[in-house]
Amino acid sequence: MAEYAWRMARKRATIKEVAQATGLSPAAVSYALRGLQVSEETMERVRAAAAELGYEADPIARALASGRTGMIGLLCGSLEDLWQQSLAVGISRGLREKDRYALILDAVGDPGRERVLAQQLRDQRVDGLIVQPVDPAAPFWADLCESVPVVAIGDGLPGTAGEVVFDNRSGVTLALEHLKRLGHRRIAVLTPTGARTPDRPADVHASAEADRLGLDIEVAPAPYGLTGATEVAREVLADKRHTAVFCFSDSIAYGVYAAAAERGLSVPDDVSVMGYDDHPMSGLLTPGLTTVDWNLDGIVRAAVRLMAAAADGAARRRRVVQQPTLRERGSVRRISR
Amino acid sequence: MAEYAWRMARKRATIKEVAQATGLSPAAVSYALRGLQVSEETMERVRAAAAELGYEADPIARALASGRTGMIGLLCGSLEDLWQQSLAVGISRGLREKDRYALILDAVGDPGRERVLAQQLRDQRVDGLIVQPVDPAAPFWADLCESVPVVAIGDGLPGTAGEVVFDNRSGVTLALEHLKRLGHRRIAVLTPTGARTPDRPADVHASAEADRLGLDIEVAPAPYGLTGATEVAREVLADKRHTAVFCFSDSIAYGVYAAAAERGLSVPDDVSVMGYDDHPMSGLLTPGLTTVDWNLDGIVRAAVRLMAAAADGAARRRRVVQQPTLRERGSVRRISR
DNA sequence: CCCATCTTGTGAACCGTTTCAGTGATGCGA
DNA sequence: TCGCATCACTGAAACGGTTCACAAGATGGG
Repeated sequence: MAEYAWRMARKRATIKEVAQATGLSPAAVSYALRGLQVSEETMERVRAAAAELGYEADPIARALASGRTGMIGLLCGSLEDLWQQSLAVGISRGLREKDRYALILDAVGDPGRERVLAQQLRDQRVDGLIVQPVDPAAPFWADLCESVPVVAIGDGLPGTAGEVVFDNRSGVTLALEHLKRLGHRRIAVLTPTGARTPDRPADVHASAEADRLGLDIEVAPAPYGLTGATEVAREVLADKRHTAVFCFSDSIAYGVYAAAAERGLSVPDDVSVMGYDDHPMSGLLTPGLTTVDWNLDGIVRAAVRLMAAAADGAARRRRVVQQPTLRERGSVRRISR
Repeated sequence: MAEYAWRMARKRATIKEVAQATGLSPAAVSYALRGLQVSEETMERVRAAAAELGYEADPIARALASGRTGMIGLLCGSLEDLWQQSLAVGISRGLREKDRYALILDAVGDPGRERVLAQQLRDQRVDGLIVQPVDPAAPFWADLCESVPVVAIGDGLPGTAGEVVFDNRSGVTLALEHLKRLGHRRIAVLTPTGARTPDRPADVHASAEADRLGLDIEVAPAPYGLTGATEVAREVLADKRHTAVFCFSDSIAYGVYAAAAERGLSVPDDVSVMGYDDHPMSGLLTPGLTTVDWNLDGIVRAAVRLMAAAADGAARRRRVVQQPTLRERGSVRRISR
């Protein structure tokens, strides 16, 4: 009970042992292994001894002493969103190419959780934080941004190291104008649950644009997960008022497809559906999901570039604005009246 | 250049300051905050002082001193696989409910990367590791399993803390018998790239079962990502020999759908497709993907339970075997000859 | 009333690095 | 030959906790 097998693992070599083996001081070894301040010759000697003993620096001790880790924290608002999953994968890959690695955490759509995880990540001494915030308006971000470089993805949170912001105004306009052009007037808008809905930029834009365009929209929150989104979509579809459903995430749109199928409704003959993201799966569905393309690759590249620069010490803070494109497939139909 | 804003963050309160504030020794404070060895009264006093000063223990220092962190590492073979993404999300949620939190890392299908990350995670002093290995046969696992409790998901790696193994034999049989029953004889099998293919249990079973059933199969490796899988699928479909494609992952099957659409081929009229996983999206496609259901929820629950028990010190190692179910949708068609 | 036992709490060592302030050599120009 | 940098390296102090061995006072049993 007291001791388990995995606690008894043989002790790792420490820097002291390497020092002893080479007859140097621990400090010298520390420098040597990082290619600092020592002669070529001792550097070689130290390397050899380290290899011999199988020594590798302990990242925890190193983090404590130096305050650096080489890791980048990636905090996702909700990994249930397939698009955020793609983002995480892309960023993970991108950072890898920069010889850094990402620690991925999932706030599961909960602003409270988001705070805890963000602080935890900072306490882990990550060199930087890439965030797609659930609640960009939360006050704790300000403190956090002061203690670690932050690259924010989305809208509403000014990151200290850079931001990749979506021009949600254009995105929403693109979507709503498209729907209007095809004759839709009464539209249900499904927005991700999580942050306080009224404050979210995308929602604000949606209301404003609907007013401007003379559209009658009704906003309802929906979770990203397929089952959860389907549930919400069921209710939305039961109320036959709307001719179209505009989802602020492709993942949510998938839920609408599922609910429509359950009820025997055809997309787009009985109800039109629009997404927001352009996740790769959206092209595979039948009909293909008409959606707003945010150029995932571009976002990933920008975020990785900004973060790598900041973590390496570049002080410049940059703001990259992503412009959306309409990706027309088959899920929105022209209606007569 | 030398100092950045985020390095100048105000210093956090340390345990010494709390000690000073309460007139106790640091040791006493340490004990008090963990509810150990001290009187109720001082405990209260310490808590108050800690709250007052906004003190929170530094996880890095704590990890260095105690060797524990409370975190669970989750190492995914490839997050490009939508099913593994779902797994990660589920486990992340499940652990949260157990008041632990997961550090997710992605080996991006690279066995070498997998080794590095696994060791990095151990060096981070995670209390446990949940792994879905790219290469279960890699020798480094043995060492790793000795230094940290490991829960392995999949097949072929005996975890020290527990395993959730898929009965791949049954799964493969289920799939191939289904295809045979519907008249298919020449079948392409798409297996995930990554580990050395010939050794992988699923592939071995596939060959054996094909022999037993008198089927003519051809195995080709394919990446999980939609674009990559589509590329491979293009070639497979160009060769019209096969009447069906059996993919060892739903994600890969999606690539086959995409390639078929490109070529104007109908699923299942021109080619039948089978998956392996039952990802939620599979039911949304047209036609629905016929696949082998591994009961994601059950796997998540089992993995979380095993890991939580092991991390809390339960010494028992358990083995949970997952039985597959055939989930028949519309992507496999009966053929005459 | 004395010895044994708990209960609380203390001091110091320790975890494994990094980093700061020196310290002898050595090289070099004058 | 005398200063003066420069180079290569060292000792010791952080970093911020945990934990071990021990001590002083309270408690209790005989």
